[in-house]
Amino acid sequence: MTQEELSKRYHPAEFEQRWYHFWEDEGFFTPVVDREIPNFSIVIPPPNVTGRLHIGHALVNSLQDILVRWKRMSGFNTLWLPGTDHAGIATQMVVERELAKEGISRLELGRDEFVARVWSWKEDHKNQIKDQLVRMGVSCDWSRERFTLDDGLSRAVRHVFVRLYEEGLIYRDVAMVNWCPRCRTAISDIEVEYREVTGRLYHIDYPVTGSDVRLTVATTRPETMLGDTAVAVHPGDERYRHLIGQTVELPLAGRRIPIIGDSVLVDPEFGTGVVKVTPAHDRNDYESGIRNELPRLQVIDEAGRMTPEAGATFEGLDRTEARALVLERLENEGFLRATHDHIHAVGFCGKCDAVVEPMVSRQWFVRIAPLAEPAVELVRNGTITIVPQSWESTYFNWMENIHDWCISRQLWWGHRIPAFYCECGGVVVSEQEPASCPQCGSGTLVQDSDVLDTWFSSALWPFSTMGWPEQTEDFRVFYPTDTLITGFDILFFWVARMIMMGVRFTGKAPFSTVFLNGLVRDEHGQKMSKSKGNVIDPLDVIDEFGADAVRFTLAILATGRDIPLARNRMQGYSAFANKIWNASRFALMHIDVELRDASPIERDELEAVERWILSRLNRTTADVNRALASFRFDEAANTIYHFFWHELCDWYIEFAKPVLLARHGDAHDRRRAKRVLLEVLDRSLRLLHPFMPFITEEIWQKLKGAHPSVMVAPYPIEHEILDDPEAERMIAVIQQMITTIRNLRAERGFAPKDRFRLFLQIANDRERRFFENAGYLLIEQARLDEVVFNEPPPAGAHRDLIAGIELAVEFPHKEVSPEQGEKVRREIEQIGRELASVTGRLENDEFVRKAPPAVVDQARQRKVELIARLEKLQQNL
RNA sequence: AGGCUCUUAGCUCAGUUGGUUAGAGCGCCACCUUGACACGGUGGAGGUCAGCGGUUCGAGCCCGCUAGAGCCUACCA
Repeated sequence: MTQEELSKRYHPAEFEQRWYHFWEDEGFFTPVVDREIPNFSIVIPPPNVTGRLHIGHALVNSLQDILVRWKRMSGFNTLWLPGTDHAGIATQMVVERELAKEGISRLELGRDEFVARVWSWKEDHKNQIKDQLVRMGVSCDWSRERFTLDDGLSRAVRHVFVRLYEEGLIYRDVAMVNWCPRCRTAISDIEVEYREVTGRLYHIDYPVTGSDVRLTVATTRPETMLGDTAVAVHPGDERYRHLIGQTVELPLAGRRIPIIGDSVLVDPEFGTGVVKVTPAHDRNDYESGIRNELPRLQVIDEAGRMTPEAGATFEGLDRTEARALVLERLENEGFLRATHDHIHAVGFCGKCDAVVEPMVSRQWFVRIAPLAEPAVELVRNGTITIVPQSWESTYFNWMENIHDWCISRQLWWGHRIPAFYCECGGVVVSEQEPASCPQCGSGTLVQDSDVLDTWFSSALWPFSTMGWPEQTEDFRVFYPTDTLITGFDILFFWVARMIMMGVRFTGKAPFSTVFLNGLVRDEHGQKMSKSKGNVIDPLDVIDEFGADAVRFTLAILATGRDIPLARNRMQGYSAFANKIWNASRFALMHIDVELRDASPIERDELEAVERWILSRLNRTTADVNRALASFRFDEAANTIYHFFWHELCDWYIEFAKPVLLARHGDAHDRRRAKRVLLEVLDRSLRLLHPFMPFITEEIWQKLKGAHPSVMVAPYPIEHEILDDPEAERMIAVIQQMITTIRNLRAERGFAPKDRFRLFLQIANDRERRFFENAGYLLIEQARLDEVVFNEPPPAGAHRDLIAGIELAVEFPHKEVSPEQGEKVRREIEQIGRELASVTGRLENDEFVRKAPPAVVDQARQRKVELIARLEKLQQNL
């Protein structure tokens, strides 16, 4: 008998990476390219190249890998395409910081040199991401790894830009955009994070020209008054309407500006009913400026400093410094009338957290409504399903109120906008740099210096990664992809835009299902952050608990929008891995792997416990497949967990021990038990593999299966023939009896070595034969002397009724303590209450008439059982 | 302001189309080193399912209201 044994203890670090390299070397991650076979494809949400992966990446990639491994084992030719995102602002900032350490600014370096530095930085760091994903065990096809700035993807970006431009869906215009003074670039609306802050509301007097009247305006941003070009009141406001057309003297600036009427801008009910108008620095004022043909005076520049237009006193000051000085001056000169606390929403840059400045500038935009409409339709008509479905309304809500998308960024790292300008004023938008200006023939064209929003290239990811716009084999076979798994936080940034671009350019939805996972938080639901010190680093916990335990934990928590992750959860599932290890170790000590090749197990030869465990496993298999098909990773993981630990380990292995250890049965029984155990272990490992790829491979290899790896073995599916409700029912009765006896033993303070006689009254011959046959299970598990059939139990034996079978346990010479008596009385009371409830229901005509017959029958049956049991228990008093 | 979601055991959460006695993990208590496992085994304690009202023969689940929490969207000075 040749048996490979597992090492005594479970040490995941000893084998996890070994198996990853085995899988990769064997080429298991790479699918064949064949349109005629069932394919399944998925693209990774590309992490930023700058990054170290955080626990959120661990979650999203674990879930994808579970899905992908499940599909692959289920017979699909499966592609999981990996890659990274160039992450414009983030990456540029990281490299700028590196340069700063050397005392160099990017401006000194120059654009070409700087971009070269970013590329070399990227080359140095790109493996960091892959290494971390490898530690997680993800089964990506690394031969197809992509980067958003690769040549092919860049070509797709230029192609899309040019086509949208030609179709009039991309335009360049001067408009008010969100500007980050720290990143020194425009950002899109959704990159601004609004937070409520307690600021101040300042009331400032503006004297009306040639009169003693002063108009009081209220503002949270007094420094912008330097750029005021009007004061507005509501035209219907009796207090002020007579002043429209007059002017005020703008304090500090000493300019004279008009008083205008603007019913859109001014709510007469709010504050003083007078609004200062700063068209260059406020979104509403900008609109008002256009309506009323007001000049725009830019007093804050790209860096957030005051311009010469703000006046010599303020020029060069930072916005916050300028605010303090403006207030000081207003106070001194008697214009500051009042100040009070005021809670309002302030926009912060999503990347660097600086306060965003509304700024008028010339930018490129995508006219988004025509793209949004078909994208809404795809979700509405079910072509794309969003899971959980509650996100659909959020999606619709946003898509139906969508604003044009500002796509130009004043950065150097990214896809340069393919627009070329000539001195003559001609603009050429084309994929390749034109040789000469089509208008004047000049050969000196200058390319737009801006780059595109990073999300513009991400929006093309599902098809640009497959070679589009070329009609490559990969594109034909693997596009559209099947499922997208990502965090709900990038539903608008990424998912919605992929749908819009996908349907516009390929005519197809880029995926059929979107699974939005929650956000990982700490065990108390708090956001993880460095400052709170509650961050869980995936590599740390993989080192501590093993990748399998981390993956399993994430899968089991994956339901809901918040995922409260606690170390002790991972510890718990690492204990589960340890359990798997030890149960397998036990199995390997007793089974012959050669039995694999023997003839198939004949169902008729099986004992009830064997039919029971196969039936339970079959039900588990069905449940797991069903759960995975509906993205219930938690349910799938829980189901396997429960089966493996609480059915296989707690019961079946214990049931099998007497036979395996030759305490019961003969060699034939032993051989059969070994084969069943092998079968159950094999199927369980395959079932578990998507969740815990490493430990299952390590063990499965010892089983010498026909396949080279568990990851390419077929995933178990339900076989109706294995269902055995009769065995399940009878073993459940056995379990219940064992539990009852153990319970009594514990309550009466007997030691495990104390043994008793059990008396069973079984009228039904078939049942009696079953119990005669399976009596050893009761003897072993409930630690009995013997089971006696159909003989009157001695007086004083504890009586009970389980599934219609009377049982009595004979306890040797022990008084029933008052607590035990109390316990029996409590149980009797409880049953009495339930009996009353069932009886009440059955006496209710309406219940009997209206409830489904099955429910009524059930109640009747229950009533009979309760009466019988009550009778038995009363004998114990 | 609008929209979405949540409130179930000490903690973190499940609970499928309304149907007996509401589950899991961790934590807690007692006992046990029994030939895979103390990262273990056996047994146990612990819940008026946020509150109120309604629909129903029957509500943790459906409807309404109240209280509390969170998230997203939005230009209110």
